[in-house]
Amino acid sequence: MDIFLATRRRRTADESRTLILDVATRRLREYGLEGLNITGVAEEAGISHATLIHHFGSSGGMRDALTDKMTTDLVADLVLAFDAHVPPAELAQRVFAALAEGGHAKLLAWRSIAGDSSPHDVTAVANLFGKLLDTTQKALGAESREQVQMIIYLVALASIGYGMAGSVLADALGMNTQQVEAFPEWMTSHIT
Amino acid sequence: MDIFLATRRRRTADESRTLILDVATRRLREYGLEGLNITGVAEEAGISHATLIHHFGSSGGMRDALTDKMTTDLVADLVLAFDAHVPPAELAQRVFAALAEGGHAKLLAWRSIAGDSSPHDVTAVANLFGKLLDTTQKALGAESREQVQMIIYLVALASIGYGMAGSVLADALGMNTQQVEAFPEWMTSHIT
DNA sequence: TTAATTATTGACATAAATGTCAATAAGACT
DNA sequence: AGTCTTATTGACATTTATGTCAATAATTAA
Repeated sequence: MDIFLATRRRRTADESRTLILDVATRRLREYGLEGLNITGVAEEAGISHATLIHHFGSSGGMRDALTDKMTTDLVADLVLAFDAHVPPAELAQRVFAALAEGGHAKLLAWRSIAGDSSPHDVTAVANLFGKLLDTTQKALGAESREQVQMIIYLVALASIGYGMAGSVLADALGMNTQQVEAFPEWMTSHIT
Repeated sequence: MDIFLATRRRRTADESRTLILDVATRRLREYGLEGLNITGVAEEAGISHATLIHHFGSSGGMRDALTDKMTTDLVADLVLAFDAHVPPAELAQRVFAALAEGGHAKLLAWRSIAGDSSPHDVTAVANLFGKLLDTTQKALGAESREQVQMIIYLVALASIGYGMAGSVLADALGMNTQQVEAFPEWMTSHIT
């Protein structure tokens, strides 16, 4: 008769938190908001749900931490895309790519559809866009500040819409893949 | 001692369904997806949750019916905005207004964030956009079909993004209310 | 080796949401 | 009036999600 003594894996608190948030991110992508219950996340992460509560306090705490992480990732991607030395047209394309990427669009959709419990900090994004405005304005030369704001506003809005409903809308308009892929360049070349 | 004999209100099935979906729509707007539980909807509608299940079969059935209704409303608004006799710039603004309106943007966000159980029919929207393409192309004269598709694609994407994150993004960019309000006209005058 | 910290967990408790069912009754029709 | 359809409901059952707690054990520090 075998006696099986189970051993526990003990991670640092940080390791556990990132493990959990990684699983939650994947589940959000795959199952939508319904995938963000602590029972399911814990099971998929291979831990007990009590452990999850220990690290995040509650189910809402986990979701808050996830939105924080996704926001941080979004800003990081924008920072990465941002380079003062590239021409504004390419800069616009990079911003487009960064915002349109599935996960970020999903974050914004979530924020828009969920009963927003806690208002979030947008100063990081605001600072970033401030720099973006300055650089673009300098690069475009004569354009007024308002003009630059409008341009970036348009690019950003289109990016978000693209990440959210781009493929569905392309279908409805009868556009093929090549056209959709050509869209970012077409847009930036038409509005700057 | 008073004896109170409760009387039931008996609606037609259609009346009950529309009553329930109206309440659900309001609750979606106010509380987000969490507001769409049959218990809460039934309570706010003044009926028992068993009645709600009777009419929609299940909780998911109610949500499916709601997305169907919202999609129908979206198409109806687009049809209303669509008038072959108005100049393309104003047409673009009408499409913008129809898509950017809160409820529709919320529908698209929901579709994007929820675990999409059932693929929905988009032929109605596709037909509508087909007519929109034809009319716009005719009005713009020399433009190629691809060009017209790109233009409408851009307007539609920006509209969706506007309905979803317009105010947040405007804040991040330091735009004031006047600028935001001027945006639709600015956009349509710059891309057509 | 010993002690201290704390991540981990199973068992339990609770709340909330969903679904089932048989009985009731409101309205339509004859 | 009587009959039929079916919308309506309360009570119950079930499932799921969330949260609590005391005990355990992995790791670190002394």
